[in-house]
Amino acid sequence: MEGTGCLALKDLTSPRKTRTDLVEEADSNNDQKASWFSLLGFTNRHLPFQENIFVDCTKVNPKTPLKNDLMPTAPSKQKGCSTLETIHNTPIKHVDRPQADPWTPTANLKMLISAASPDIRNRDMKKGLFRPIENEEREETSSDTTQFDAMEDCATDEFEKQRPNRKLKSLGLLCQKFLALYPDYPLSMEKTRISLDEVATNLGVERRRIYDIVNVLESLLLVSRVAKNQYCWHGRHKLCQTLEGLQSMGQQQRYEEQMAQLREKDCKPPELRRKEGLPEPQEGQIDHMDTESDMTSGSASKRKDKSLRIMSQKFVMLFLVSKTKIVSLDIAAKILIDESQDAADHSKFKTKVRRLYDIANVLTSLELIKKIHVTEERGRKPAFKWIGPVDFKHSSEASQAAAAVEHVSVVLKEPLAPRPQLVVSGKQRLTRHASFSMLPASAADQRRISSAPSSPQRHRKGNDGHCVLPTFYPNAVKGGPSAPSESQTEDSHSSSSQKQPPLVYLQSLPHPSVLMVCGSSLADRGGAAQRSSEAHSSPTAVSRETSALGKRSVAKSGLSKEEEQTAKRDRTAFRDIVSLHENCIREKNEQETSFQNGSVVSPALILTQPPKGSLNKDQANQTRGCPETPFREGEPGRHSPEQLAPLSHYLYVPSSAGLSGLDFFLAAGHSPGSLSLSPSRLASLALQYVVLPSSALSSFPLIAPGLSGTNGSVNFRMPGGVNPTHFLIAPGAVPCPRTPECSSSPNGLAPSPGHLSPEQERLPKAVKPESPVGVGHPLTVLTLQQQPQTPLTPKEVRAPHSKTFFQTPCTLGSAASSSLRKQGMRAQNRTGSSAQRRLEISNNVSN
DNA sequence: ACATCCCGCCAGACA
DNA sequence: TGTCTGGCGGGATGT
Repeated sequence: MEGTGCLALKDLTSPRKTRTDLVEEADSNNDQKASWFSLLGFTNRHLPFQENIFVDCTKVNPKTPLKNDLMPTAPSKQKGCSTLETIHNTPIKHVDRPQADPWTPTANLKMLISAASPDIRNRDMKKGLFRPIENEEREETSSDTTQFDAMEDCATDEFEKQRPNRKLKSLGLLCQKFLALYPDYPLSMEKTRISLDEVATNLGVERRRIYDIVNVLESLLLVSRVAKNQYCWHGRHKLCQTLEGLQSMGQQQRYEEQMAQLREKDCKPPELRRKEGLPEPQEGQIDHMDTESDMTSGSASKRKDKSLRIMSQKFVMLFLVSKTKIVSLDIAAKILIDESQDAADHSKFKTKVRRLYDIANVLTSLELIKKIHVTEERGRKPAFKWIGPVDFKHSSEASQAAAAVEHVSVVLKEPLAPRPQLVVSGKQRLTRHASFSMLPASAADQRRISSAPSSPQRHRKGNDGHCVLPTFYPNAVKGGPSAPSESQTEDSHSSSSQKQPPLVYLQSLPHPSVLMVCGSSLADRGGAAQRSSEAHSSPTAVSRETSALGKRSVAKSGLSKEEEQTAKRDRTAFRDIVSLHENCIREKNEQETSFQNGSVVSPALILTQPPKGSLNKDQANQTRGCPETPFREGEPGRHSPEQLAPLSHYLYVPSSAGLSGLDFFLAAGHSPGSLSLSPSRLASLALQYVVLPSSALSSFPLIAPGLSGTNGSVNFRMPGGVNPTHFLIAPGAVPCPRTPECSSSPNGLAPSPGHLSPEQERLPKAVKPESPVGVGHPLTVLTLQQQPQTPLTPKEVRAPHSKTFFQTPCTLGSAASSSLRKQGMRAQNRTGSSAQRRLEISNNVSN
């Protein structure tokens, strides 16, 4: 495809367009295309429509900077950079990229779109090539190209009108694209590297923009810098822990007092305050305690202190300490900015506000805050409301409990390292620069360690019910979405869980993904949860504490020492249980009492298990003996792992809670690991879900001995169940029969729980579990219903107790992955070639 | 007019 | 010296 140039490079300097126009057209068009497809795991070379705009590379100097050379530049900015040489005086953002691919599709696209004549541009635009979604409506009604030809002139104007606005290029959207590239909750063992260059290229933006994003993400430990131009993606595993630490720090900083002061003073400008003799904000308190500013000295410190990261952390602190969880921009700016120096400098203030917008955009993309307006005497003013995790009390308690087991102490009050990262663990300073010297052993290693799945800190954060509540988010079903309201605490969460169905979000199931839902007794559940929490107080516990913890679990379950060891050795089979562990910890702390009272509604426990067929002996043993297993052999409704079908995934649901209250959200079929979309993100991308009421699953051809099913199918109307089970399966999650391919994943592992995310709480916005059938993807339903009966292993057959299985569709193998991605892509671009989609899905079904 | 924030210059940091 | 990094603010765009 590449190199088959179709466009003549004429009009490269078309006077009809201003530089800004050209650049923006190129950027926006490119951004759109790149983003939408990158969201779906596509690279630019996958874009089918690029063929008509690729150009013969030989016609263009590969080193030619796209914008600067091809477009007239603003003298004020280029400062005489009219030649290539001078242009190269400034950092060349792309030269360090692989020379083997100097002309990435994106680059080609960018330049060519910019350079293309208006005619061609218009033609392409008419074809909807550059309007992924925002112009969907137009696309749907603009298939007649002849009309466009006749209306070319008009179209030109129309194009001008349709030209993507700056919102499409906003940092927030870019951040969303960025976030869509990585799973919110990556697998424990997963080490996702982020190449800034690649990301920038894929997203079609300057690397500078990526810096803005990663800086903020870094401040929340969602990423960490591992090397030059390289970051490591951690996901949200640490988010709550980080937030908790920030909250603690913010309290120390007395930010709340300062905000109150400012509000009290009606946010009078610093100059006014001085004139009126009003006290200055306690900058000193802020600054001297600020993050790592103390740790360093000199200009470097000063510079870093102004960094986006620190500002981001401070900004977040303001929310976390605020009772209203609302922070207006001006107050934030006043507090966060070193007003003692800049107060009188309006331009400085303005600059800082710009930065706050940058930060806010990223935080908004993270769905931690949302933009609002507050009305005051002086009128409406912009503000942001915290919609992220709020209550860390329980998480703290849970963390303490977990820490006692894991011997992991969280350093919340430790001054931040020179790099503005919050120190969440004594061993885990995600620092840079200065930290390199602090950790001479190997900063990179340290970072790797910190990002490693077994990193001690991860579990802890998992205890934050709000944050890492991968499996259960009852409130999400009916409650408010993204907004765990301030009042929404763990307590409320727990209580509500009794009334609302647990929610399970399975983002992208890997090849051998199969889910099994097993019934269990309430009592079991509590015990299981307890054991599970004991055994897996953290993801890392699996690796570090298996010995100690596993012993208890194993002992309780009567497993041999060998099994314990094998479990220890092959803990990876359960790496996906991270979230479960974390949740169990919380549950352990929260529900032990209630469990005894029999009032606990136990959320589903999610285990992942490699297909037995794909396991070696050790693995199989490990699986069987894995202490994580919340099963108690021989108990009614309880199923030991060995009793389970050789599935890569299975869900364990206490029969008391029942399947009646379980929601599955299967995300679109994007490439596992490469992409994982949260439900909310799927929703934002207009991806479709399928909501299957319990009744719809009545014919599900799975053995459901433990449930009152019919004909061996699952009847999700469990005894005592109140709410129907909802299965939401995104378009891509096209089930497939359990073929050998499906059952033999490379590692025999599946990511699901690792991907389970608390974003479920935001789901209600996207899907309506209450409704029998949501935005449907009929095929998914169809396939689901056609899901072949899960083969029973001999152990299953001989299982003394009835069990309830729900085998979810497994994603297709690699061969089908692209197809799934395409499906997902089309799911987003509904106007796309739906015929092909149907065909593909049809094939899947038929297969 | 004000709110937003894109864009890229340019300088410090670093290899 | 070249590149990475990111502070910074002009100025364009949106409301």
